[in-house]
Amino acid sequence: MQGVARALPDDPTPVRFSVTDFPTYYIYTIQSGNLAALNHALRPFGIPVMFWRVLAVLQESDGHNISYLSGKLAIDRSNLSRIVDQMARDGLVERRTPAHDRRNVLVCITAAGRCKVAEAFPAVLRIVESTLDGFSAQERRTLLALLKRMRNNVLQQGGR
Amino acid sequence: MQGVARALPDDPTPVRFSVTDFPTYYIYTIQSGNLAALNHALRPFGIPVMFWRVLAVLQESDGHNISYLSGKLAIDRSNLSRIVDQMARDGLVERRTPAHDRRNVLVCITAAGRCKVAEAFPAVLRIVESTLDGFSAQERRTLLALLKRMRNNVLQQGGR
DNA sequence: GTTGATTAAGTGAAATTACAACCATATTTC
DNA sequence: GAAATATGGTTGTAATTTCACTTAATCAAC
Repeated sequence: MQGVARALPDDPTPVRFSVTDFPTYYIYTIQSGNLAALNHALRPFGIPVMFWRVLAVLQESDGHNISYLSGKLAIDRSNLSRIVDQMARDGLVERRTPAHDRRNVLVCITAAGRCKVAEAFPAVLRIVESTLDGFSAQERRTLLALLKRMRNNVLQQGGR
Repeated sequence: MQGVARALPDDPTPVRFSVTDFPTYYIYTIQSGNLAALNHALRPFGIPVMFWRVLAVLQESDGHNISYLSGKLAIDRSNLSRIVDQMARDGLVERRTPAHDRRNVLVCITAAGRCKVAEAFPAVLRIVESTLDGFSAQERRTLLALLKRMRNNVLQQGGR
């Protein structure tokens, strides 16, 4: 890691580094800004970002349980449980308990949910694409590949 | 963007895409997992991640006002104001009001604050480095450069 | 089958966050 | 220099998030 000095015994400022040398600094600010932008873009459609994220997963592959979605979306189970409450109240998803294991709750997207996805998709895509302004196709692939590896490393950390 | 189909007039599932095609999906999960891991790693030192992030900026360049730090760290001003409250109570920083503009509050790191940074730095570095496990020096540089550009794009969005 | 361990979802409560409104000070305009 | 505007920080408050705990159901062992 560049720009990092180790502590010296008689150094009054024993550590000195620059936050801008660490990818995680950028990850934080990108995430924060993007979340705010997305929330703003979704306001006309009446759904918070977390609703969108759940719907985005379900439109691709439906009927997963809370634990799976919690892992996939990095949302705490208890939090997600309440989010699904609200989404069910709004008619965007349905809870279904499979007969063979009645502990499970499968979250299923409704027609209204799919409709909402189709409705909001262009606005979301506009925001998401704008974060990649000026990126070539090759650069996008590179970024995606590096982020996937980084995510795998973070999941290894097992900090949840 | 690969894997994205446009809506068709008579299509019952008008939009279909994969969250894993979007960098922002990974950004979210990386950020979430890393934050949890950092919080856990910092527990022995008695400071939450937000304290660390403020200290990390100040150890490099001291005496900034709340608004500057708010932008740099992507923390809401009101939130940061209360964080600085707590940090001041813990003796990690001091508030100083410059005579020439008494609206301003300059946040200054204390000796105890610098000490805390030095103390916690190895643990934080371990976490942050682990997110880049298996990355070559060249890959790190590439990732950092791409993230910087992405961040600039997000700031352009101006969603705050 | 009954006991004990495990897994999944949900609840409660404290902490954090976001957003609006506010106060104090500084700057601009007339 | 008085009034209007802008800026920086703080406060109030509702919504969200986190984390420990609880409940319900399944699985494993005996």
